[in-house]
Amino acid sequence: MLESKTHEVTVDIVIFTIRKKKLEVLLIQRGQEPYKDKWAIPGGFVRLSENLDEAAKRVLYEKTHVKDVYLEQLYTFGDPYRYPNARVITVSYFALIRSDDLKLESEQGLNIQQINWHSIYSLPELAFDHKDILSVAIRRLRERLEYTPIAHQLLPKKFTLTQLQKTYEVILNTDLDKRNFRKKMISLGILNEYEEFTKASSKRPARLYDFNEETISSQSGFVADN
Amino acid sequence: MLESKTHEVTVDIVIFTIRKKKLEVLLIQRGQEPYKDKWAIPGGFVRLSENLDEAAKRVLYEKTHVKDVYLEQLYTFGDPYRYPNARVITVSYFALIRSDDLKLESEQGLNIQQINWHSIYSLPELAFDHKDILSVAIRRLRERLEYTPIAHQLLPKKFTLTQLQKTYEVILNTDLDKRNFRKKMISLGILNEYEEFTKASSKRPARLYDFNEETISSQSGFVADN
DNA sequence: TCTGTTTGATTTAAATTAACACAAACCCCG
DNA sequence: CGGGGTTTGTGTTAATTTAAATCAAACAGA
Repeated sequence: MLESKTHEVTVDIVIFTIRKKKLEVLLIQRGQEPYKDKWAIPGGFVRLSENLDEAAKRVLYEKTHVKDVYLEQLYTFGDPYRYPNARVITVSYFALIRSDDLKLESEQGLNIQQINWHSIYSLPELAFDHKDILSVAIRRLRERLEYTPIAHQLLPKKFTLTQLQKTYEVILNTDLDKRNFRKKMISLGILNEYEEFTKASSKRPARLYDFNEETISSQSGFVADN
Repeated sequence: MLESKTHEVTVDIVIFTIRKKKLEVLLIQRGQEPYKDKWAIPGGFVRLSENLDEAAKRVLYEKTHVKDVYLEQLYTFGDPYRYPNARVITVSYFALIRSDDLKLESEQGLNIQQINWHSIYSLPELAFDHKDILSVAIRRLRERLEYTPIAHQLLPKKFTLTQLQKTYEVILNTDLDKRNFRKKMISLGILNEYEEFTKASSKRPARLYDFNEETISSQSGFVADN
């Protein structure tokens, strides 16, 4: 039934960003079988010497050359048939990065054709069980957003409340009331307010904020700082 | 560094019950090294032919001979040093069973000395990283209890509101207001009310309830029915 | 200085949560 | 058979949280 005699273990990483006011995910088009030409979540084998978080961090770095990334383990998929002709168990993660931190050099190796952002609302056909992984990831991301200051991983160090709100709206795919949103955020006491304002636009300047340190460090998951 | 050349994959199952008005967990005392005589969460290797949920279900059945059990995947632990002299990655699960469904025949094999319930508040020293696994399990159980009708897994088919409340109190380790609790449960619309009452005690009889079917089947996790 | 666009603030109603006490039902026992 | 002991069952009010809705102020550019 299965050719392999042992389990192989991989990590697959659902990498989210916000781009063009949409929630997008990084996908790689496969250059070889199985699922040649199909798109897949970035992943790689776990080495015997590293733990799972380290493996995720390494794979993420190999694919994106990005550091300081929020990573959180999601769920482990191990159907015997999820990967043809081998028993590959994958531990899935999700990551959040600022899209401008990443220039897609489209590493044209043997195994990879293209690497690109895709809106989660218009996805190509995915390889393996990656659709399931992605759906778990989206659910978890939304859950985290509601209860943790995870959004700061997607924003510049200092940001306006409007930027923050847009981030929430894009991820949750809803509109939020501006006044209530601001009231809520400020009452949470997790933001620092600055005397700096945005400028260089023909609109009223907006005050800048950031998340305070304690808040950030108390969030679950970990930051892959290499 | 590590002797093995491949990953081995196990499932470890945190099995909860309520017994003597306490939240308890099933532990097995190890009969051999490593961690001989220490207590461990029941676990076993994942076979190549089965998926992770099936493995968890099988291991659970082998250890407890109990069917119809709620099982949910928790988290995957894969530190290279978590298991001496081998690379063992474990996918943890938690399970809920009614303690009277289980008679502990204390299977006295080579590997196992004793199998017993332990209050989560007075645990012996645990093998491997099982303390971490258990702490994840407790957190998840409490989280589930707040948002899902998971408690029915620990109760007889029909139960009184007082029994239900005690279940919540034991798991959450808090006292709850009787009137508010009842009001809340009833307003959730997930209970069926019967014209049956408890009897045979020198107190006022209590009305019996159960969870309605749709509610139960919509809960996350799965029921290992064999 | 006028226009266009975005920021920033507050009040009110609705819904949810928290706090709190006593009568009713039953069995047992004298 | 009446009284004591114990557990069930119930409703109101205050406090908090959430939801909804509007308009003046700040700036750049024309």
